[in-house]
Amino acid sequence: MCRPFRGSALDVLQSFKLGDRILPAGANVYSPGQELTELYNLLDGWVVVYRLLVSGRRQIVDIALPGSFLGYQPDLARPLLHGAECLTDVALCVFPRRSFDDLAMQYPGLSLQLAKIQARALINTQDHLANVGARSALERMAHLLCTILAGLRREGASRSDDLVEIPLTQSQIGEALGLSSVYVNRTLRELREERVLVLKGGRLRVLNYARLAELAELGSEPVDGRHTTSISVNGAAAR
Amino acid sequence: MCRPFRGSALDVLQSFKLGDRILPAGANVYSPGQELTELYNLLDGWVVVYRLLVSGRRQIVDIALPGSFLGYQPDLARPLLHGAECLTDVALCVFPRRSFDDLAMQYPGLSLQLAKIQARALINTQDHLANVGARSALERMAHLLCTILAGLRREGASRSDDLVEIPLTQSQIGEALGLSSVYVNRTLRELREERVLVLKGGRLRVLNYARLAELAELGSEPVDGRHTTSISVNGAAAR
DNA sequence: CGGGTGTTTGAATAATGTCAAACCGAGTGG
DNA sequence: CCACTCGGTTTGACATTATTCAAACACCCG
Repeated sequence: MCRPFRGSALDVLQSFKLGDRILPAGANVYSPGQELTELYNLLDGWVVVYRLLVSGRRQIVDIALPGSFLGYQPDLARPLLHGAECLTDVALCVFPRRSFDDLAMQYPGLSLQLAKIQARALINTQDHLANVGARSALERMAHLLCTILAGLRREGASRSDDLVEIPLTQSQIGEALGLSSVYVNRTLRELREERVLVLKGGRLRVLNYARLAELAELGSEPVDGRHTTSISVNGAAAR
Repeated sequence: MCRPFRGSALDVLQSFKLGDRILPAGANVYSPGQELTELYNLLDGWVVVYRLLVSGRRQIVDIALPGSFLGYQPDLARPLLHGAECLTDVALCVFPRRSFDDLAMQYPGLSLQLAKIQARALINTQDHLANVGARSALERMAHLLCTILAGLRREGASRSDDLVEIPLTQSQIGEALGLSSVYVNRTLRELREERVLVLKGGRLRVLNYARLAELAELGSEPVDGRHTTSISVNGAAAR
């Protein structure tokens, strides 16, 4: 089912939904250049949203956790500039893109929620941009990891473990932070030697969260909240 | 008047609008930490949207030209993470924030357009992020200037001048690109020596646009369009 | 046991930042 | 009209940060 959905008028979206989809780690949900005819709600697993440059370099612009809404392109006909790749096996809830705007016109609650989802995504991307544009490698790393931890905490309802699974390779971290994979490695080593954290074999253990948060300069935290990033139709039939 | 508005049901927004506002260069439309009670449509002038880090550094996340919609925060109560500063004297159309969501619920066309505006802003910010995260100083500069030129072309209906006013100081360019102002200067010198462009006293003259676009790796162009980024209520009462 | 992918490290190099001084042009008060 | 100041630009010398290349290593999987 569409777990991350919430709210009353779930039925509207239920009937609208095309079905679920399972993808293996490494697969692309969609790729740059495509004309996307679907929309997705990420039910389970991790997905990275990225841009491809003609130089061959890749910039990861978002790390999507369960509850994320993926693939909304404002201009139907225009091909996508970004792609979405599965970091893990992934479960998606699939909607048709074409009729979506019509549905949104019928249920103002839906389109308003969509606007808010996009607005939150914008805030998060601004955060990411500020991170990459204005901080040192060490700070970027700390900020990224803090953001991910916050996302997991939100999702997984208080898993207070100090040991978390992070299915990112070091070069993917580099692609997210605008650093080479080699330097990512050195940065992680420094964090390890400072007894801040240990990231090993896809598992993150935080030893000194206070220090980590300090490096991350939290305070310009990403958007968050009890608010999901997925869609429901709360006030659907409302005037 | 609210020049950048378009579409039929202008009246709805007209009655909704609080009024116009003129601000001098250097003023802040709003500042980080504020709880914003207004929304803005940029009628005339240039505005930069930025994040402030506790280190004191600043990251410019967007350069807004006339037609931009500013200040939409999805969560009413939450204080803003970003600010908006006028680069030039500026004219704004002001709307009340509080009742905006209600209006959007009444006119689905409005909220859907809002969603698309936010989605386009997201795409642009992803573009900016990819620029800062994955390109060299020279390429970043080229990309930024190309993006600005494209924006001006869109706005000013084919001003084919090769001489354009760019009211950005070199350190502001640095804040946008994640570079020091000194290095911005050297980068501009290089572009000048390569006969690509001359940026002097707030005036940009492009000598070799092809080369500039090549450096900018256009192809992952920012969103554009005949589509304004401002709001109208086209299909307002549409069911 | 072998191969592949990801990690770790060192050494050399390139890109960019910092500091400090000089310069330039526009406005301002004498 | 001049001298001054101020914000912005330009340049040089130098420090630092991050990249590249290359090799060794570790681990998982078949």
